[in-house]
Amino acid sequence: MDATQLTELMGSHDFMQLQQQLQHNNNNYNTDGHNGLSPESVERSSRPVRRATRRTSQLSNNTYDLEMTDSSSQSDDTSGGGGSSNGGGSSTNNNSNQLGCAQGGQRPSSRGRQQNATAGASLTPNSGANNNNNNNRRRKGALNAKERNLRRLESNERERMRMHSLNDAFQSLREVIPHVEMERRLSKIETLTLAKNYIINLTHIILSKRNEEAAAMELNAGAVGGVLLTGLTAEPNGNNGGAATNGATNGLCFEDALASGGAYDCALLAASDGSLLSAATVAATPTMQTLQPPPAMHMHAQSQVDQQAQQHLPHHQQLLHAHAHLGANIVINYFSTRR
DNA sequence: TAGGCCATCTGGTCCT
DNA sequence: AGGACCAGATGGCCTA
Repeated sequence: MDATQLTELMGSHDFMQLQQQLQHNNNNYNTDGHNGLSPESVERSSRPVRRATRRTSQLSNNTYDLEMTDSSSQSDDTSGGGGSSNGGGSSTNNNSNQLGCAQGGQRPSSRGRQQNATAGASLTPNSGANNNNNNNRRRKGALNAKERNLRRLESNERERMRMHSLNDAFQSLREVIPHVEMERRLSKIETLTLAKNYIINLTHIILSKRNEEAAAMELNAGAVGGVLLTGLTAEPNGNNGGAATNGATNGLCFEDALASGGAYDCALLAASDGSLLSAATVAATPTMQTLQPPPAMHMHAQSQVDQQAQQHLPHHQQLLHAHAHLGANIVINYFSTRR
């Protein structure tokens, strides 16, 4: 699908087609336990093919010599960094290794621990981090080379597994984000961007609905009740990224939050788009829990609901309508921010 | 050929 | 102490 087709699709509001595209994407992206791609998509997109082979070849090509006794030749010197024994990154001299390590030591800690004063001087290969690690080096030096190599291999394996699980999570995310099929699968950054837009739009729609309901309630002096979004409660806390209430976890999936009856911190979501939301927390009610169709449903329902008839539909179908628009919106948003 | 994206290795840092 | 997490470094593959 090219940009022209996308534009036409958005203009015609042919959400059935969009839904079909979504389903097609999901079929192609179903995980197979390795690269998460079906054979046909592998054939169509070169990137997944490479991933499928890389994931196993790295293991089989691992030439780590467990009997090696000279640790320096295998880059497991604790004073260095960036070295590699196989298909990964490999440095050809120790100076570059040490420099790379020193730069790594300078990066701000993401977990709040104070940087050691000497770390700032560690750009010099023989100072800073190297001196700080004297004790570690001695301690590790007490292990024999075989043991160290084994530890390194185990560590590599764990890291590989960790990254695989992360990639699996990305794949799961791709499968639930409505998007127009492209010739290749979504990259990680594209997936995150779409997910962010999707969440923001969902939040926006729900809050808009809620505002409409509130306005209607005011006009009717509370005569209307028992509708879909009356259970939503906005609780501005004046704190961007502040803690969600009702035991919710920041960063919780929106639908998960709704399904679990928890609360969702909208301020956290809107942090990158301050213009969007003022309300901070949306709490879900049991009413909401029963009205969470799978993503595919959003598009399907929309394709059968025209603007006129919608006014006579129950509120939950109106929400579906809104979700269908959302599918188009996030695509438009994505492409408008992407290029 | 440059640039994008990715998988992997690696050592430092933090947490349990 | 061991594992998880993180980010830098590197090379492979692909596309424009």
